[in-house]
Amino acid sequence: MSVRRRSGTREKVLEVALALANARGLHRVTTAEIAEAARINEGNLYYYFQRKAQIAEALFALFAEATLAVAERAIAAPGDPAAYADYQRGWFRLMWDFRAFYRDATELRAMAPSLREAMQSVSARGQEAVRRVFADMRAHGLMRASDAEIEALVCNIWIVSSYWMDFRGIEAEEELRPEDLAFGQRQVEALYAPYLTASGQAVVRAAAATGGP
Amino acid sequence: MSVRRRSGTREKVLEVALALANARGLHRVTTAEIAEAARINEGNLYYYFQRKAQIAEALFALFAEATLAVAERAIAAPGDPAAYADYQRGWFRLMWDFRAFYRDATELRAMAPSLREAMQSVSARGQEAVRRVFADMRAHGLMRASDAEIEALVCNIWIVSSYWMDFRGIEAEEELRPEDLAFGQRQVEALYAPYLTASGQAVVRAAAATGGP
DNA sequence: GTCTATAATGAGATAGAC
DNA sequence: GTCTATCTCATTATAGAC
Repeated sequence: MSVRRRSGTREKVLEVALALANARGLHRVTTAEIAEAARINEGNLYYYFQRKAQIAEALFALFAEATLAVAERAIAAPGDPAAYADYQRGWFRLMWDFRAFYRDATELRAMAPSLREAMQSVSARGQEAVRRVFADMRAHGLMRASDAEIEALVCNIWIVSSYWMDFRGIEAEEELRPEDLAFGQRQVEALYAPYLTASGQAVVRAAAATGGP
Repeated sequence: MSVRRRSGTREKVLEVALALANARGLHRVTTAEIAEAARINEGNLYYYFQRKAQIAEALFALFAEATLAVAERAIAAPGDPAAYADYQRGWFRLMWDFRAFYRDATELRAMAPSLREAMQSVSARGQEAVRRVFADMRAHGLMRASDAEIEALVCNIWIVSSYWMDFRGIEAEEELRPEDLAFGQRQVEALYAPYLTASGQAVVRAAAATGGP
């Protein structure tokens, strides 16, 4: 029985690797550091991951699963502003939990070229999901925008969401600072705010109310 | 005479280093590659730059000068939409010429920590200049926006301007593709378009007319 | 100023004992 | 599965001849 109940070393490695990657970027973290943080020997690390790139790939698998779950979760109560604010909160939570994949995407691709296609796919599905949410808001009279405007908006939301942390220059082992997440949230809201109808304004108010992470 | 008219080797090094940095990022370019591209020996490279970081610093000095020239150039004809489109074109030209400093700012800081402060200073002055241009547009009836809206707008413009190339995943030795610059331009225009007055729309039309780089 | 070595480092990765 | 010991390799940097 319980063939899968093994040591858990592999999981521990991924856990500390993600923490280190989020703090400093996986490309700036050595295998020696990961092993030390996981409290195992470096040689043992290579028993589980024959290449450093395989760590990146395993972490990405977790990220992809989490992203699609957030992106494609149905809006709980279509037409209710609070539901869209909730949806947005899911994205910000994800962004923080896997900030390495937002901030260091280019370096991760360089480290594990196999991620290139996978990243594109996840990004495309994520953007498509956001596009549908805006169309949904429009259908419910919360937003007024042309298809072309929504298109450009989704792109800009993706860019600002992906890079606001880098822009803020978040560094090293700093802890989660609620003000920082709030900054990103405000910048993203500023992107779609001009397209909200009078009743749509409630989305931003609901987001502000549910505020922190 | 002409004490300054020396071999030009130093200038040649900076020239090829910038080209390589723009193509692949300075942190992914070795001193051996730079020397080879400059057609000098690696030892000779170290005669001019004792540390690789000094190359980054010298390039940044060029970038800073160019940035401030673009940012703080006066609007030729205040109130004329074409003049603002022209101003915007200056920024996109700069972005392309020094795209390494937009795309790889984090890695450049890691390579030459002394750049940290300098980058912040240039960024702050650049944003302040853009803020003033929007205030100017508003004063001339081309834009309608509150101070808070302009504040968030400037931030988002800075983020999208800085990272749209990374978002597009421009890679390796690819040549300048006009479509790519046009993409960035459209995304930036989409940011401020909602705040333009009827007469302000002409800014976007003028930018489209002057199109390419 | 420019070159030919060559040192010094640091990181990823492997072999094989336990 | 885990460890110790070691290898390989790329890259930055230096010494010193020309």
